[in-house]
Amino acid sequence: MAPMGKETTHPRKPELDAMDLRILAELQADGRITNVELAQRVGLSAPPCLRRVRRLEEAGVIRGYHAELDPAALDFDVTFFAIVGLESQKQAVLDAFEAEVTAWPEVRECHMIRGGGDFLLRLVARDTAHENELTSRLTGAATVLRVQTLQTIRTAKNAPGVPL
Amino acid sequence: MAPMGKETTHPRKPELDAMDLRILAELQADGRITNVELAQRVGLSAPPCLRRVRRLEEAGVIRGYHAELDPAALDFDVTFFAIVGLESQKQAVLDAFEAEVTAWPEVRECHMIRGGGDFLLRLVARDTAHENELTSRLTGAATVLRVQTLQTIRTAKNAPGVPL
DNA sequence: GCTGAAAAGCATCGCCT
DNA sequence: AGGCGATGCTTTTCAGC
Repeated sequence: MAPMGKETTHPRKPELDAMDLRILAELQADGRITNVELAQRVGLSAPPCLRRVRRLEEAGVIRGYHAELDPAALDFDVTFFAIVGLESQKQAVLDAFEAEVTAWPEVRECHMIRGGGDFLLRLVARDTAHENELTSRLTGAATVLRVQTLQTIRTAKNAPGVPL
Repeated sequence: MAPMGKETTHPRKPELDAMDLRILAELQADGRITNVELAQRVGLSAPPCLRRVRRLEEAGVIRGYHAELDPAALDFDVTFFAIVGLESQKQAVLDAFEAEVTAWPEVRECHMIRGGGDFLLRLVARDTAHENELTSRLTGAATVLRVQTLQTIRTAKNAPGVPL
């Protein structure tokens, strides 16, 4: 291999000091806080605080900012998870399944599970009929062996990201 | 029943027109966009756009804003889900379990599952040892009958919220 | 890498349509 | 309800430490 410079396009573990962690904790809790308020909370003046935020964004530590919406207010009354078992662990089969379900707008998360050939999905549906339709589409998909659905009836905690 | 006024503290389904949905879609995709840019994108001038955003926030349609962080950059290399079965479906038992696990910082989500006595948790851990410790803590918790862990080895899609 | 000041841009209010 | 104009802050850059 050719010698590699220190800089890669996405350094896996950029050095994060205590100030960075405080900034990240604040932005994870409130992503729309102004930079001056953020600076005050972490004990910095605005310019260096902004520079750190930009650096964290460019390093990929901050992947983006999102409004958290109430699904029920948008007429998505059903949230459910599905554990999907495929009939093969071949890469091509796994990739094809991923490509199919990630294209469905109702599939919000798609995680491959250790152990081979299983996926965990999070889906949203407008009502029970919609949920049934989605489950049927999963069950009927090409390489799917079995589908176990877990419908959430109450979410006691829904914290984003990681503990800081 | 006494006649009820139109205004409740949290109207379940506030009327959302097409402009509101466009605003919500933009803010879900980029929660840190400025109001003027948001207004441009949805085809409004800044003041009415901001008024709508404030109304959506106050109605609870927008629950908050969060930075999305890279868990690996923060030294959380393991994300896993746990399906936890309890030995009873009594409300007191369910509530006690919820109260316990939601207090753990590594538990990021806690969903009660339809069918009785089961929970689905999302947890993050710094490494496999940490994951094992968390699993043991779950297994050993007072009313827990069984724990099935689903470790994610790859996340193909992780979209926030709902499709708009 | 931080501070402080200055310029440009933004949020937000009052009023009008 | 949406738009316009004015005001005060915020963001962002640039010296200087």
